[in-house]
Amino acid sequence: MADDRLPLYQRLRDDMLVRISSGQWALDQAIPPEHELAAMHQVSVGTVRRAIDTLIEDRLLERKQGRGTYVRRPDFNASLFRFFRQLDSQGKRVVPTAQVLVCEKREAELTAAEALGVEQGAKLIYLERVRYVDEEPLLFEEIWLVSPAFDALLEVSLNDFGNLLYPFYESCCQQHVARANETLSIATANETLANTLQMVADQPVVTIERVALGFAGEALEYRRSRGDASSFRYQASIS
Amino acid sequence: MADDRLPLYQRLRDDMLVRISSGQWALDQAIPPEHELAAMHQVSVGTVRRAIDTLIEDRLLERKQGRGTYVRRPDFNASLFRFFRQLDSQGKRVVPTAQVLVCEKREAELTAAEALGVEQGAKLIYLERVRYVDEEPLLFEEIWLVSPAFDALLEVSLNDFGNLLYPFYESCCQQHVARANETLSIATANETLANTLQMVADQPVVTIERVALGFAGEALEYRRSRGDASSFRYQASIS
DNA sequence: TAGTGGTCTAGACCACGTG
DNA sequence: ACGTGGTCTAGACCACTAA
Repeated sequence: MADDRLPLYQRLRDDMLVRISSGQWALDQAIPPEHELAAMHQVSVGTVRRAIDTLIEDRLLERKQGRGTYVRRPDFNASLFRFFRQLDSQGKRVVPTAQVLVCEKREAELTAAEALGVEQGAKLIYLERVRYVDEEPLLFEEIWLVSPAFDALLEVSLNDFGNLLYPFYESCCQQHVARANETLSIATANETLANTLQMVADQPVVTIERVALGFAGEALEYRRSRGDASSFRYQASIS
Repeated sequence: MADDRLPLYQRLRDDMLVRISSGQWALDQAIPPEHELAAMHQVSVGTVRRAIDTLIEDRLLERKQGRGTYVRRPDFNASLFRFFRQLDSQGKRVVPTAQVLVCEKREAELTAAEALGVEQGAKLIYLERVRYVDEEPLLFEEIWLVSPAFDALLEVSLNDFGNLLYPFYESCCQQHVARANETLSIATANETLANTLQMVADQPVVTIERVALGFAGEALEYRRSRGDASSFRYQASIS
């Protein structure tokens, strides 16, 4: 039973969050109508709407007038597109292709262990991946995933990973990424990285560190992506 | 008279926005209580709350339970702090000091003219400024301001500009900055810039281009700030 | 036409901050 | 004790979507 001290709409929100994260309310599907949820929980429609509002603010739900309220599928490419120019000649977005180079069990290095909340040296799933746009390497990625949730990836052939990892996590490991925190910093390319990204050594590179979280806020993935800073651009609005 | 087709709470929002931007509701002061606004506009308190909610989302107002709803003073240092580490030994934020080097009327260069929506070559107010933390130069800034709104700055001695420009704009020119859009990109330092920032030439620098807008959304300032990328860090949450 | 979310009302009672 | 915003109710009517 939830904490009585919390407002109704927050307890309602928590209940709905469980239904979303458990898959009881499927992605891209409508949730029950507001009046029905109100009856189910013995609250007024206004309170249901308020709970839904908070989940919409967190981008987990989406209202469509006259049709219903839908569970939103997170689109993490939006992040990449925010950070890097990836537009074709018509100015449209391009989905980068990807090649996984390494997939193995490996002892966690310090930054990954801290990000995922495990002991340094604990065994994690480790991936290396390069992402291409128009055959040109754009990003080099090192990815750590918690074990044993993602152990199923070890059985996958390197060529059978698709271009998008998060949908693959869902189908292969039943793990759903709901949100992520990213930190961005700048360094210069060493020999190896410059080689991989086909750029000149000592030129600036952008590093994006991402911790991806499940619906309950548990850390699932730590990812460090590096790319040529000259193709980098980021926009923000402040007030 | 406002458009009848718009929902009440949006017309109410527009009305409140005018009172804020005109200064009728002063910065850091409480606005009238909700029930009073409801009576004034002949609507229910719920509708007033909804209008206030939208202005809070835009960070123009702030609710303080038991005290009232206040007009928020935008804090643009938050932006700088998001972009650069500026923490002292206790981990507290440091307000950088600043020195204005140039303040004159000058023909707009292309990027500034486009950002401010004026003809290239139009006369604008131009400032150059360096910002320091602990005596170390952190940022070099080039600033264009629309004319004639900011002409009063031409009469100010270079040493009389404070460390924060936006409050100075308010007291000196009666111009209020409400929000801004920033774009961030990476380049390498040329001789001159490296000299100003006391860094090694060809090392990466971050460029932050900012267009600052008034309450009505009119462009007031175009600013290009450059800093050593090695002290740069940016965080974002996505979902 | 039936069902959904979108807007709006006119109250009630509670929690918080200040005098 | 009083005034503020915070939560919640039980309706009404409108706008949009679909069959």
